[in-house]
Amino acid sequence: MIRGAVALFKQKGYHRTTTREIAKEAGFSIGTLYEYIRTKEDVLYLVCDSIYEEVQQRLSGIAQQEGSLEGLEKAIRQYYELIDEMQDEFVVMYQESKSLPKDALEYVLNKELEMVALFENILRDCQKAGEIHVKDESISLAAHHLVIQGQMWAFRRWGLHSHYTLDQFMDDQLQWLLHGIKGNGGTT
Amino acid sequence: MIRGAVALFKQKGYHRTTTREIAKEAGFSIGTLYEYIRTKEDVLYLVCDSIYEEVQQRLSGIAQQEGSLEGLEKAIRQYYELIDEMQDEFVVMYQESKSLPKDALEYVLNKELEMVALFENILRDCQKAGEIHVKDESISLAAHHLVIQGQMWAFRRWGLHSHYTLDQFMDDQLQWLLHGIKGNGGTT
Amino acid sequence: MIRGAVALFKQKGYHRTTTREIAKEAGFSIGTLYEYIRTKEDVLYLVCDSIYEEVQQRLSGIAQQEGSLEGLEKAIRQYYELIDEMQDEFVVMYQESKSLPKDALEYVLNKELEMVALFENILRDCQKAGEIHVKDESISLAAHHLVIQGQMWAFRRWGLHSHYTLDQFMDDQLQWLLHGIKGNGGTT
Amino acid sequence: MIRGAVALFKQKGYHRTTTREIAKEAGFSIGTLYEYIRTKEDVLYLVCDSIYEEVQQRLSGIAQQEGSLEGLEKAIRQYYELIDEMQDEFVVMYQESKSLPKDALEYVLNKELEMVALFENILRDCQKAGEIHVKDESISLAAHHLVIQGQMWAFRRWGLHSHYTLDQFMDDQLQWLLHGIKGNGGTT
DNA sequence: AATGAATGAGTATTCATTCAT
DNA sequence: GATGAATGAATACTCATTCAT
Repeated sequence: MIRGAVALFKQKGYHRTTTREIAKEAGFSIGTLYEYIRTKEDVLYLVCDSIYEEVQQRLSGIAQQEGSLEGLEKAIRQYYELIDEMQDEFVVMYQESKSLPKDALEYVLNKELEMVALFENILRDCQKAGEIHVKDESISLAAHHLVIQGQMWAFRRWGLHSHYTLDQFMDDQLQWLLHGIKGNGGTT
Repeated sequence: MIRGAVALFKQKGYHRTTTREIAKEAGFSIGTLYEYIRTKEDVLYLVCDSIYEEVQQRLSGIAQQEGSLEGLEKAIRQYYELIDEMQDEFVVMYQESKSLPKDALEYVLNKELEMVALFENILRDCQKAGEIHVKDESISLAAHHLVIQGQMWAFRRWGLHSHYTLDQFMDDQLQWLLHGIKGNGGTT
Repeated sequence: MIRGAVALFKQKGYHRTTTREIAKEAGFSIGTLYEYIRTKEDVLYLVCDSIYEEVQQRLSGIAQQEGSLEGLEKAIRQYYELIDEMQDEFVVMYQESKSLPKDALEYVLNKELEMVALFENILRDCQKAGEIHVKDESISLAAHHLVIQGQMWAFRRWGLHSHYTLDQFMDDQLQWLLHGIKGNGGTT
Repeated sequence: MIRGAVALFKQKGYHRTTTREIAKEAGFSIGTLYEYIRTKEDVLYLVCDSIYEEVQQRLSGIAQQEGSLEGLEKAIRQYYELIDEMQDEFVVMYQESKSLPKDALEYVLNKELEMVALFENILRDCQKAGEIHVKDESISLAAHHLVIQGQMWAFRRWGLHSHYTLDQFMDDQLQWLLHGIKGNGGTT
């Protein structure tokens, strides 16, 4: 059901997608749809939740390579590839999550912060290991950056995909990032 | 009318805002509203258009300082300040523009590309002037970057404003950017 | 609109009557119906209210003939005739008022109590004038009686109209009532 | 099941009670509920029927004391007590029976007429025994009266229970009735 | 016999849009 | 020009009923 809903939301947006369409796409009747959800908003919530679920699951292996630059790079590449594969999901989530009820929205934003924290930790490990040198205050910002940089690949496909392949994009982004980090980006 | 509509869209989103509300907020009747527009979508279009109008107007002075790093920095700071002041507008535009009819959307995306091009030109001028050294292919990407980096200040206020002031954010971003650019970001 | 709604409610009951039917019967579109009401329950409320409105208006002249038995009789006859003419309305009101939201229901029950009070006052006047002799506690009960006795003509048409004309019914009821009242109904 | 249904109908009304709720309250699944009934209306029918069943059962002993005034009084008191105990049931039945399909409604109204007839017979016996003196045409009316008077205790609890105890109410009603009957209520 | 998942017709309500005044 | 009453298509959600297990 969630896959179908994502497809519809992507195509027509959350508001223009009817519950009947969601049900039909999922292959059952509205009646049955409403066995699973209580509100149309629930669908949106489930969609957002499942996206983070998958993201977290697919990034779960990342944090291991403690403190090495290769580890960082690998993590980032994995993240970029993930986004490339889940473009639609990301776009939907970022454009529609505002329609979530307040508490659901908070829950979702929290998940996003967890994702940022994931990279923040990796960076901090690298810092500890002496592999990078960034002002302490800049680490969280760098993590935010990194996360957004990746999402940019999804949001701005209309502007980017015509000029770059994912690999070009990743390489370029990484160079930027690592260059700033390895040296002493953000220091005296 | 547009100001009122932005306020409403920001608060309730485009779909949840009724034409009646837009009219009332603007201070005239629906009948009169429909003298100015043909469709609710028109309001959204007008909103998006007016935002870019203002952005372009306020960034118009930028391109002059040809090729100097200070010019670049000044342009960027001006852009960031602009975004800070127009946060709501930016958020609305990026979250709702997907609801525009196809051609209007294209028009709007084009405006966005023009904005990117603006910075691209500045960067290219700097490159020509020998102030920065970036791979040619990376310049457009850097411009994209730069534009998004700024928008991030609007989109992610929930995550950023609690940790950074605008000035901190700007300084940090600039250091990242200039560090990568001045050196030889993206080269061997 | 109200007349139409009464007709429909009478025929199919409140729950089985759709808002569309109400609108159509009233001669306008649902959209327009919802200019006048906010909720289907509002229709029911309006129906109930208008019934009491009419009842009170039509009984307003009654209270004048202070204390005479003829006054009492006249009042009662007027009330019975009123009920005869508004049978449908009464039946609808008593069968459907339970579907009113709590506060509306209270409001309606209050109106009913006002009607009872109307007769209570007449009876009290007669008592004062020495025309009837009833235990004080019984007066309110007698008023309740009297009001219900009349409504019975509406509720139980299926049982009564085949055996009695309104006049027979009125005469009989009056004799019962007056007999009990004139003598010393409810005393030693 | 019926008890449960009555409780639900009393609380929320027939239309607002779902078959699922009825099943759950009865302690089995909807599937099983539909083994016993064919239609939701059937539940209402069963409810109404069972009420009359109980009423008739509990009043069955009444008709014996032929022709005595005490017998009449006893019968009436028994009836009033019955109603007091079955208030909810009566209220439900009278407010919801209109939702029965035509033939079921007729059946139920017939049961009601049987109840009236029960008292009619008692009255007639008293008449024959010379204990009361009422115009022949008035006997059926008096029976209707008597039946309604009792139901009034259930329908109008909101207006009566705050002012009277059941005993006060019964006494008062009886005095009215007997006074009218014993003398020559309704004669020349 | 019993279950409860599946169905889909049915309904209240909203809201963009029109047009007579 | 301006108004706002009127429209009715569109939509989320409910619930009686069925039937495969």
